[in-house]
Amino acid sequence: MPNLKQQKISLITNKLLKVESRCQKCAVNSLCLPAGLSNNELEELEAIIASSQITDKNTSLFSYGEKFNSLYVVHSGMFKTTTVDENGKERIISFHLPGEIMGLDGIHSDTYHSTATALTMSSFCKIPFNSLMDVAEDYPIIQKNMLKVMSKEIFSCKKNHLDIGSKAKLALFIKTISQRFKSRGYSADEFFLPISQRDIASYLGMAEETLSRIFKKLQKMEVVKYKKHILTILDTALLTNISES
Amino acid sequence: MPNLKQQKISLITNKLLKVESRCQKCAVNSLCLPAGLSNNELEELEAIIASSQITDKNTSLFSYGEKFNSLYVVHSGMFKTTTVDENGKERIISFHLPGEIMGLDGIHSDTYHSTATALTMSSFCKIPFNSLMDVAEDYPIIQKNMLKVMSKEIFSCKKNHLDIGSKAKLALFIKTISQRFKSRGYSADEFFLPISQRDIASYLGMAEETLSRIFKKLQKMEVVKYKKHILTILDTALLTNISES
DNA sequence: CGGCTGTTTGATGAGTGTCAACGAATGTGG
DNA sequence: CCACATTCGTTGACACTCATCAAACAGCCG
Repeated sequence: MPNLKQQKISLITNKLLKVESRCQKCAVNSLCLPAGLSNNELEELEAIIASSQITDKNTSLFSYGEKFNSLYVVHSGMFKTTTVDENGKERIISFHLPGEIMGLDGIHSDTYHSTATALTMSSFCKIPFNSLMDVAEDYPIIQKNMLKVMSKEIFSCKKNHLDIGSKAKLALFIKTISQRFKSRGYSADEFFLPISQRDIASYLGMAEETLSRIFKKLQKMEVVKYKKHILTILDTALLTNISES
Repeated sequence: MPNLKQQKISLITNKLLKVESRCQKCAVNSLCLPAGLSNNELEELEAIIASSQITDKNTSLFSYGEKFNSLYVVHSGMFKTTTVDENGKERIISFHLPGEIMGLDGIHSDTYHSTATALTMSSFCKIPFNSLMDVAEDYPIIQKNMLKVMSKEIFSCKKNHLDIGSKAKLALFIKTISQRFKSRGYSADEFFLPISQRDIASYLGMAEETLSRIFKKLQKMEVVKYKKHILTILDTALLTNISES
């Protein structure tokens, strides 16, 4: 079971070694499009996927308004997707962990509606959408996986309450991230979070200062510890409790 | 061009006449799954769709936790989808106008994650999901339409800002609904809104009382008029302005 | 007419955004 | 490796929005 050290080391080794691009050996294939595919089907899928590439922090895979042509999957590291509001301020739409697909919002209008940027040294796979559609014609399970991925996205997006307080919002955010790390084989209780507090605040729709204060409160309550972007969950039960209040 | 009266009358005639079930003659087919299909493909699709049925106000098509088996499309009238929060209070997830698909969030887990309830006398089409997948295998354009519909849903869901004030929230809500009516051939400036203020407040994540006050403010500013569930937009430019502030 | 549900109004306080300033951490160039 | 610049996080004071509670009112249906 990979732990915190391994999580960080994997970011570094990415840089040194050519990343294993085959879905068959990918650590997160069960969460990604290849879920449940036979070897045969997997090979067809691999044939169209651009072998996973490395990006440095702050580089973008695609930008708001560009013509849509490919989906991108996080292979390691973390990305954020953003838009810009009327006043020119960046708004964070979501954070993406390994196995999560970016660019889905471009399908309906042939244009990307967000910008995807690496939050840390990361690697990703590129899937040309038209090729994917071609393969999906022959392998219905791939279509179905696409629908499932998108259905999950819709569900988790709509689930976000609007009417909860800042403390509950942050607690829920931490809980959700924790679960996502867990289902990827990382520790649920301690992980490296390469996101600035400004970005977290923007994502949660609150002021940076408020987030800082709430974080402090949660630490004083000994629910979590947060230092140098390493988050440790000390009291899961209480965290859940707060997230529901 | 149908106007307010026609919008209301269509609700009544539904009750009297057997609703035209054929997608080819449906008023909203260009917004729905049949978009861009040839006659041939359309017939295949129609073959699996349960002819459109009438429901009275307050009846539910499916409920939270039930096994997922079909998608439902609004044919006329309006529906809401809801869940229940930890404290047993109903939370509105979304409102659905003709041509919009309900039940999409059930695909990924084979279970409905919301309850769909008619807000007024309405009619709907039922699409068994497995049959749809079978047809889609033979007609790639149907798959692609599914993806487009879901992509659009993801986009519009993520677009919702969290960090805007109540006045902007309501203005944005009105603007969005107006555009949806417009693209369905109804007037963008005057429409029948069979939603209680309680439900709107729940949807927007604010207290019922706050909504009432804000509505009053918008009326005093002569941006909109709202009486007996008939909403009239008086100043579109100002409305847009407020929605962005 | 009385009972229900949906909407309105007022008073109050808690929670948060905003502004301003500072401290800590990180990155940069010589 | 150090001095500097820049970004990032923290803290305090204050005003304002909004949720909450309580109560009255309006519309609707039996």
